[in-house]
Amino acid sequence: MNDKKLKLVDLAKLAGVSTSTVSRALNDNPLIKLETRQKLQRLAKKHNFSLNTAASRLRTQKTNVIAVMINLDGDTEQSINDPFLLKLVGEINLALNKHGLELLLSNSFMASDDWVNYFINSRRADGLIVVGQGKSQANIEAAANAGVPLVVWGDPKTESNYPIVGSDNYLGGRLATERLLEHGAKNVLFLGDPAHAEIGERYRGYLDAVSRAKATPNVLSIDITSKAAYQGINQLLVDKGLCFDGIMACSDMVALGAMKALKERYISIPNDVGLIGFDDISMADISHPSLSTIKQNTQRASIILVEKLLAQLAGQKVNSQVVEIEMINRQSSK
Amino acid sequence: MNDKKLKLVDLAKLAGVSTSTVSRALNDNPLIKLETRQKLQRLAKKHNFSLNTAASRLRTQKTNVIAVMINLDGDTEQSINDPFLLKLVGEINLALNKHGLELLLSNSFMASDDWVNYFINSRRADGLIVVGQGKSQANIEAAANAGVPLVVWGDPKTESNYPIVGSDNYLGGRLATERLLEHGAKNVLFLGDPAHAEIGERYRGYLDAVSRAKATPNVLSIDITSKAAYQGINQLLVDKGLCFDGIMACSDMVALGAMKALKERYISIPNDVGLIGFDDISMADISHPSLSTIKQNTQRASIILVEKLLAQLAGQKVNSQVVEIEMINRQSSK
DNA sequence: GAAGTTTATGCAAACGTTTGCAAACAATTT
DNA sequence: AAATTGTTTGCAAACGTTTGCATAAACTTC
Repeated sequence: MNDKKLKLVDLAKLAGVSTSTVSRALNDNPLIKLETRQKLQRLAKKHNFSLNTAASRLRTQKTNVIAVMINLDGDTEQSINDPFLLKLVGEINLALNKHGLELLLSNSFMASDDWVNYFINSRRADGLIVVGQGKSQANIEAAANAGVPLVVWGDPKTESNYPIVGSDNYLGGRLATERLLEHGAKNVLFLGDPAHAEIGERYRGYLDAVSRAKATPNVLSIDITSKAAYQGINQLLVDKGLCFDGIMACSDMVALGAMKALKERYISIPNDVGLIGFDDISMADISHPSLSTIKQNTQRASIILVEKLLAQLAGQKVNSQVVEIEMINRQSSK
Repeated sequence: MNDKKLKLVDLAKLAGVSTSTVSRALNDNPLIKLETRQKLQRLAKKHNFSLNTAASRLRTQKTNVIAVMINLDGDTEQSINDPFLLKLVGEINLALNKHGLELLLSNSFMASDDWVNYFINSRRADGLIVVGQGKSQANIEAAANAGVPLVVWGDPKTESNYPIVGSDNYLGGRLATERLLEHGAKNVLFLGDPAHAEIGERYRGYLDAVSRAKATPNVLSIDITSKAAYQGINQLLVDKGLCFDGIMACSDMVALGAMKALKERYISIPNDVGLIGFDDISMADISHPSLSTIKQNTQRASIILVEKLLAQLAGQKVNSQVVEIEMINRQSSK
């Protein structure tokens, strides 16, 4: 270790000024003469000075940290390893960094249920980004009511007292289903768990599309993992044979699980069964046949999430917002 | 917001004791009579008390935060969205949580180059987990020399003055290549970027296996993304036709990119070309044909990474460690 | 050149914990 | 009953910033 850690007071001594002057200079406070400011900033850089954030946070009551919490239900196998969720976290990290904020990664499991205390009162973070509504919104609602600055990735059409940013899941579900129907499918299966807020909306879109086409809906309710999808489709084929000619999957991972089950039985995609996923994870493009899907614009969503959180921290009232989706047509639904 | 945030002194008043007593009681300090301790702990729970971590950190000079930094080279497209890296981050998060530690997510891009100051002197974190060695280890070395408690996910055989935890990449590369050769491949192509520390080791294993079999090595050096692999294999097929009958890919993502290129040209896997990846990401199992691969035990590695970091924080000297790999035989190399 | 105004800096008190040391009290021994 | 020991609590000083207020210096203005 090189020398001892430098403190403000050390810098002050070196420069022959007071700590207040150094503090203000480093914060670029115009109270300090420009010349002095620059001199001190140079000095700080030269000595690789860095503020003690603990002291700074204690004094200012601000942390410049945002907690990101992956909100998983206890009863799903969908894990913190889910590619889509992690992709979103990665994007959020970049978006936060652009504003000089840091990202504290949490899961519903580490933090106690009382988010106000755990994150805010304890000064761990200034605000909270919740990734995923899960099946129950009680925790989120409680936190929002208690005044936690927070913003949620989820279904923005959900009635709520907190801002939700997310895709138009209803529309996505409808568009995907319509596309399958247009290409001649008669029996489109919905694959996923409609109890989940966002997926429920996709299901509603699916239902509307199906009923407009005067077809009959058919849902296979499974846990939202590729493994469950693989097993579910396998089982369905064993039990009832090929009783569908299209699958609207609630996520790409689920779609890919289904794809594997179909390919193993030499059921042709898209000829025998059309398949559409949701999310547009990187694998969708790489799978064979490549997977048609509803692309969720995670990058844009992340930027908006952060902006809305900052607006809240600045005391503004913010609303939910829909981020546009895009239908990506690939081979699996030709 | 319910009432005002409670402080230690408020609790103390409520209980009719001093703040020191409350502080000690909440830390379960045996100096305090058991009865008093329990009474105060109950009181704290009842009032949803939570410590101000800023104050606590300032006083103790400890944060209970570990920074995790995804160490990417500037010139790769491999991004913070890489599924394998994110999976590792997810696992590390769980491992840290088990020890009551929190995870600050960073990237080489946000933090300045001077990690000592950015993370440690500024009291942002107590230690650092670096995910990936990248092409240059200068930053890591500098930090280690400066006394930053750190541990690296990478190739443990690399000579270093800091502990590295990772798979036996040489062995993995050799095993995978040997398997392809055993199944009759004559011209195994190595697909990846050997300039990368970990991948270089895999390449060495590949070279040894090939030379023992008296075959000729052949490497296609590409950026380590599925897209680059797809394009690279495509180009190679255009330029030289099917000049290989096996591919040892440096990662699963790369392997899946290659797989797509092959399937599009109706080159059969594994009949025409055997294919083996590295990592065992969830997609390896779900792809069709399913992808043979060298499984890296990220869960175990994460636990070890955290343990070694804690040992360092406790002042012990720790060494690099190899985490066992496992050959997963699936369809792509039958 | 004295009074007022503007500009630039310093003083000292917070922020909310933790902890060495002293003190008070209880139990035991001489 | 005093002295000794052990147990339990409280006092007060840190930890390193930031910031309201006071002060000092430089410049105007009459």
